[in-house]
Amino acid sequence: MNYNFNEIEARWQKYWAENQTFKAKNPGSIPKGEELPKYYVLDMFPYPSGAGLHVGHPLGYIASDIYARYKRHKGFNVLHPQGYDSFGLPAEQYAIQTGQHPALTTENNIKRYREQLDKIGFSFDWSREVRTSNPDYYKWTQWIFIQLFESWYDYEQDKSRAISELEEIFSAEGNTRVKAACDDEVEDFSAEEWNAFSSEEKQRILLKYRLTYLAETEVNWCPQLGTVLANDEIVNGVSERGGHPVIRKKMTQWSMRISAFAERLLQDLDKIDWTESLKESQRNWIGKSEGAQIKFKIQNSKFKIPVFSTRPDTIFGVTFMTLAPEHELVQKITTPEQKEEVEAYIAASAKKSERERMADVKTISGAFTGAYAEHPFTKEPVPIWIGDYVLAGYGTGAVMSVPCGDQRDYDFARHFDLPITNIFENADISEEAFSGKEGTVIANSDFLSGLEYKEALQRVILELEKTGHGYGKTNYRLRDAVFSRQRYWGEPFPIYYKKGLPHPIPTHCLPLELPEVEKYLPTEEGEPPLGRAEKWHWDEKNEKVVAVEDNEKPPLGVWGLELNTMPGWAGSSWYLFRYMDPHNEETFVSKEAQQYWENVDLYIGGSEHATGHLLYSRFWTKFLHDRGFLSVEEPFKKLINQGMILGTSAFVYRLEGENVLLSKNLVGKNNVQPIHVDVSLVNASDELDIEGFKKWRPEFAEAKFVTEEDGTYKVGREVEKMSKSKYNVVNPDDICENYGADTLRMYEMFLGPLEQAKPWNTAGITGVHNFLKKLWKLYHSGPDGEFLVETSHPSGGIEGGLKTLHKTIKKVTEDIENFSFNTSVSTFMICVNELSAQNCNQKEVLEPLAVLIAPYAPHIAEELWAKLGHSESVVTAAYPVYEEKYLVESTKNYPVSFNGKMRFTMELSLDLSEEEIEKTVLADERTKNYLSGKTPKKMIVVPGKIVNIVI
RNA sequence: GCUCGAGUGGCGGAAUUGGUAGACGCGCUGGAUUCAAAAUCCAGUUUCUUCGGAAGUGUGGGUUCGAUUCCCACCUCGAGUACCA
Repeated sequence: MNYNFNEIEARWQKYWAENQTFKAKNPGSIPKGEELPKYYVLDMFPYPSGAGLHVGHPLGYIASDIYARYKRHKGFNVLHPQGYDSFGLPAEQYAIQTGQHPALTTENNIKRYREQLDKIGFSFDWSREVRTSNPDYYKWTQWIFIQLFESWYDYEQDKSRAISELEEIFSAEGNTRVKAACDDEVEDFSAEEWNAFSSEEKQRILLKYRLTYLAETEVNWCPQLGTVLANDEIVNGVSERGGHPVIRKKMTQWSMRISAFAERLLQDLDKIDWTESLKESQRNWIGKSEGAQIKFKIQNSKFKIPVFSTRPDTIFGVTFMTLAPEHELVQKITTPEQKEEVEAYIAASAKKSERERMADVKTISGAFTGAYAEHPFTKEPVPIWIGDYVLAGYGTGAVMSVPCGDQRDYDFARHFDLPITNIFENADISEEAFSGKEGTVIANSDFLSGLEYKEALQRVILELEKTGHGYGKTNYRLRDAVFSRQRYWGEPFPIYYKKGLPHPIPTHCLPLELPEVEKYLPTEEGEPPLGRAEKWHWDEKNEKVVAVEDNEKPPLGVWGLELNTMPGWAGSSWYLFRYMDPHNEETFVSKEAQQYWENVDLYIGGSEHATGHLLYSRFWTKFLHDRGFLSVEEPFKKLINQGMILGTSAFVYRLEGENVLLSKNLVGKNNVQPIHVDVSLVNASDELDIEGFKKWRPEFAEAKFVTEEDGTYKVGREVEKMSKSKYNVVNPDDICENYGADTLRMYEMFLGPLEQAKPWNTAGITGVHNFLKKLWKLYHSGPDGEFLVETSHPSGGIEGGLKTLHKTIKKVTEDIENFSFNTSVSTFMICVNELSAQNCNQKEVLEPLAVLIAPYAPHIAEELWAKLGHSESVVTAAYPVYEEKYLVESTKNYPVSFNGKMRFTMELSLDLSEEEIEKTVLADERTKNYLSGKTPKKMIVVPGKIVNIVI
């Protein structure tokens, strides 16, 4: 009987589906006395793209599946769900091109994904599947949005609170004592003033405090996509998707006040088990810097310029100030004589795209405004310049320039011949600025002279606060996140506009379903696609969506709904909680279910989400925690980033301008153009199937193929990202068909460390496949290869097998705990080789082995488990525990060396003490020979390891 | 530039509280089986070698009886980030 993986795998997949083997139990449905500790293993859910899965996609899923299955064997109630992040741009773009509804294409893609995933034998609990584009799901995304709308951030208590509580505070004491995250330009008002405001005025003010608010923001506008992009959706100045250019544009947008959470997002990184590199990129992204905010008064003017500096101790080194060209005060302070120059400069830098400005770091440019500020301490005039090395978006958009201490200020001063004052003791600033901190002594600085950096820092902040010129401040790079997208295929905002003010629709009316539109493009007036929806007004009284004709004025009580939709990260920021209670219609997750499952114990996914999804998800979790909806403050306890599996592309080389293709080794110095070849047309020895190639690319049907001496045409190879357009995609279905899902799973793990990027190479798969065949043979040792496992064993015939088994249990268990799945596959191979060599087919050995191997190769394990006479699935079998007694070795080869030089090895008993080992070694003939009568100065003995003799 | 990570055979990679470097797999070589092939099994496979050995984990130093592992400097590659005041 051969190892017929196709038949076995299909049969067991059917069994698992029919028996709902992997269904996780929620607390209510767990019988008394059967409670198990919980464990939640989650994958980053996929966006179902039209291209289907390639072998790179399942890598993380296989790893998490191994861990989930392992935890089940270990006696945990495991939640291991899967779903789809099904809102997104590709489906929409496809819809624009073909007119097909994105819901339809998404549905088809999901079907295909599911088929592919099922073939690999994952232990997902599909009864909990979520789709972000499903109204039952996005109902709660909208609900959370409303909660954010109804909340504000209190720095005093350091948490989000209900907006109604803020209203109470305002009406009792005004806003002067409230420490809230809000727009900078909110003006102070008293309780009396507040109570006298009209309700519209009140709403207008409250909007500035809400955790999601409308603001006129300069956004990244992509004309081709017709939408706004977040900073992290832009790579190198072009859109991440499509690579279209991006320009700056002012728009009214919904924003998320994530900046209020900056400090907590930073501090709590210490509480979670993520890789240091990932934490580091979040720290960088949050970008905390401590310093002082200092106000500079402008001479002969009522204006003041606030600046932020991390080095307020260098304030006496200020010789000029620089504002970003976009700074709002520039227009107001520029003197008539300088107006022309300044405006020319502003126009020039506005023309430069963000990209050009970034690329052009070296060029120093700027203009003098003609205005002077007053130094807060010396009262000396400080000339005010503008320069595009100062960014409008960071800090206050203005800096106090200290050329002696900052290289950019130094370069700027040199370029425009501005004075440079040295305020550091013993620092040479003739060539470049001095940026040393620790131990630096300040000089030439009035009350700061003679103080060390740290002392000066404290002193100057004290002095600034005393004189009212400034205060100590912490600045963050983290910006509020723009939350509006001018797209169709996303969650509609549950918001309508009444007299220009946003109002949430009542939560009992949710979901606000995505309306139908004829086209998925923005309207002719430049409104988002939802502007095309016929029924897209809110009837306040009847609480329903109604249609209003284009040229008609809406009737009384009917208001226009928000036309934007939410970004991709809205649905993915909280999905982990929905899996806990996916069918609940009363709430997004019941308290009971959430408190049982808490949060994700193990999260596996790509590191590309470091500053997007993973940060937003932490933000929403903290918010929902503050408002009492969640018991946890962090979504993911432990996080592992799986590395990408790369493709190995193949190339043919076309002689420039001719229809001649040269084999790889004949290219030499010829001018050739490499052309991608579909990898399925190339065999393991890099030989091209020429006829197949001609059929595939008919334009080369007449081409001349110049082959190697042996008559073969060899292709060139290169490792690249796996992608359809590079024709290097390897499909997991084909691998499952030819080798089986178990082979695929083990081979993906065997390729290398989980977190490392590695190229796919189908050729190596035979090693793993042979291993599984050998494993099969261990259990099928009957005369004609039929199933045969000894239930009893001849005397003395099992000792070796048990040793091998327990060694394997120990190593594999350790490897799984450390996520070193690659080495555990090697351990299995050694185990099976040793058992084969010992002809060991006793049940005591093979039965635990089947359980041990089940997380990696679940189908074959189930088959063997059933043949061993078990009626229950192997999934519920207890994980074997190793016994020390089988691991003890009685003797070991000790390397014996003299003065560090290895000379020979000795077989020594492990029971011996250090002294006994010394004696035995010294008594050995070879030692005596080497010492030739001399007494060793010192002997180093490490029991079980080495003996070193120093002469 | 800064931050983090990594450099080991023809290839993927293994080994770190410092202790026989190259496990395991691929590939390759030889053999068995076969009319032949596939499949399977067995043996070998870091390099050099005068067959005694010697060298060897990116380079150069250091600590140590002993370093792939620890320390210093440099080189290369990868990831993230970028005029952050």
